[in-house]
Amino acid sequence: MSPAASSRWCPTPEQLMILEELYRSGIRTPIASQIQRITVHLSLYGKIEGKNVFYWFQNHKARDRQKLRKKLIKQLQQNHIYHPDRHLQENQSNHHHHQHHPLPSYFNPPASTSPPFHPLSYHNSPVFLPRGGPEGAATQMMMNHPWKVEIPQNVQMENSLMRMYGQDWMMMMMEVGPPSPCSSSNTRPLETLELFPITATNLKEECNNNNISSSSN
Amino acid sequence: MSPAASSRWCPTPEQLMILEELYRSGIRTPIASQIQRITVHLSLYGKIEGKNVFYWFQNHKARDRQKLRKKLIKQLQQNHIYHPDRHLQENQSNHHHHQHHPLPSYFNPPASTSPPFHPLSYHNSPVFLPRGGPEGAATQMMMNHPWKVEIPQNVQMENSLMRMYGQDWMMMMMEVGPPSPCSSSNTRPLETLELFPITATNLKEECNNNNISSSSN
DNA sequence: GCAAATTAATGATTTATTCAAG
DNA sequence: CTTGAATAAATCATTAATTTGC
Repeated sequence: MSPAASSRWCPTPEQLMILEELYRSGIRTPIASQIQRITVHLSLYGKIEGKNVFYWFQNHKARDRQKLRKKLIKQLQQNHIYHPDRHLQENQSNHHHHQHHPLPSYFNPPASTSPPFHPLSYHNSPVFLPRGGPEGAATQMMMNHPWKVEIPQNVQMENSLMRMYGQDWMMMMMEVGPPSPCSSSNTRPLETLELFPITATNLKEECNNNNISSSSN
Repeated sequence: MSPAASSRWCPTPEQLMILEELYRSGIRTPIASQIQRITVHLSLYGKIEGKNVFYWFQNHKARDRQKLRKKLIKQLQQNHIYHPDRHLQENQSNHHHHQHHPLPSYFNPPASTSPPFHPLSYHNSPVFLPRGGPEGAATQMMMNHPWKVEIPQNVQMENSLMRMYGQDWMMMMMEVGPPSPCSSSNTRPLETLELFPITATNLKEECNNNNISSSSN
């Protein structure tokens, strides 16, 4: 029986061990020269091509992340204490708050309010220092509208409300009247959104590595 | 090391999830008051400013449209004529040319070298015939480096060396020499890799992934 | 025991984001 | 605003584990 061609690469145990070792050592996205070298070495243990190595790292990294993601989400949900109970959907209708005019003050930093921030420790985010200048570079898009607004201090209050109501607050943002001069009687009933899909297509986690010597693996 | 300032806003996963949810819920061009509220709420999960929200919706909407356009065009073309050829990804306009990506050499089969193969008998492995065609399919990832490599025959020798030195050879893969065109004379002295794990600080490229704050989402 | 039927893993592709240059 | 490059996310597809009926 001709073993015939397998449609895809099947790593031998040795190859796998080595790849994992490299991964544990910190390699995540090997550059071409690394892929080349790795491929050459691994070819000692079985047929292999550079793309296999490339894909392997891509997949391994991605699936590693995926795992972490799931864990994080779990944690998030716990932190956020939310009850899948009633998701408001009563307001919405057509009573508009006195949605008043546009106030692009949102180009200002959120006042001085320094909320407790993210529930999870996130390796990213912490600082966010605007690189000084380019801030204004943020461009020509609108920037030149006459609106001028300040974020009210009472945001703090809203803040707490948010926590209380869990995610229902999203509705609050949506009821906002006609974003512009149209759609007043639009067809879109603003279907109830399903809160938090958890599908979370992204979460950054990982970065990880560098723990090279963590040995334990 | 100080994550330092990122020159731009890096949405945390939570922020992103919420923004996407709002988008899915119908918000496309939030007015100032909405932006303000959203900003306030999102600031719970990390630093954020109104402009970030503004830009996010701008971009997301634009790219969404773009996406749909492309898909439609694709479908239309497929319906009318169907070539097994590769899917075009560009047309619509008339004056750009997208050249196909040359795929990096490691996507090519390792020359003809057929090494002595795996020492262990494994249920899988035996032949590994590339399925011929789809080979080229792997594409746009990065692949456009001019490198071209063949698996040298002398791997055999290396092989023995590897055995002698145990895993030290792994270091070789990690040192990552100057990948190729770039990095010449730059500020990066390409520090001599300190061998192996420990310190991990070298592993440059690999960890590369946007580490931490560079966001990915 | 052993295969057909299912399911779990994971290799390979495709699609979407992100970022930096024009 | 546009576009190329790089990468990550999502998805497709095949292989190997496993379950199940005989």
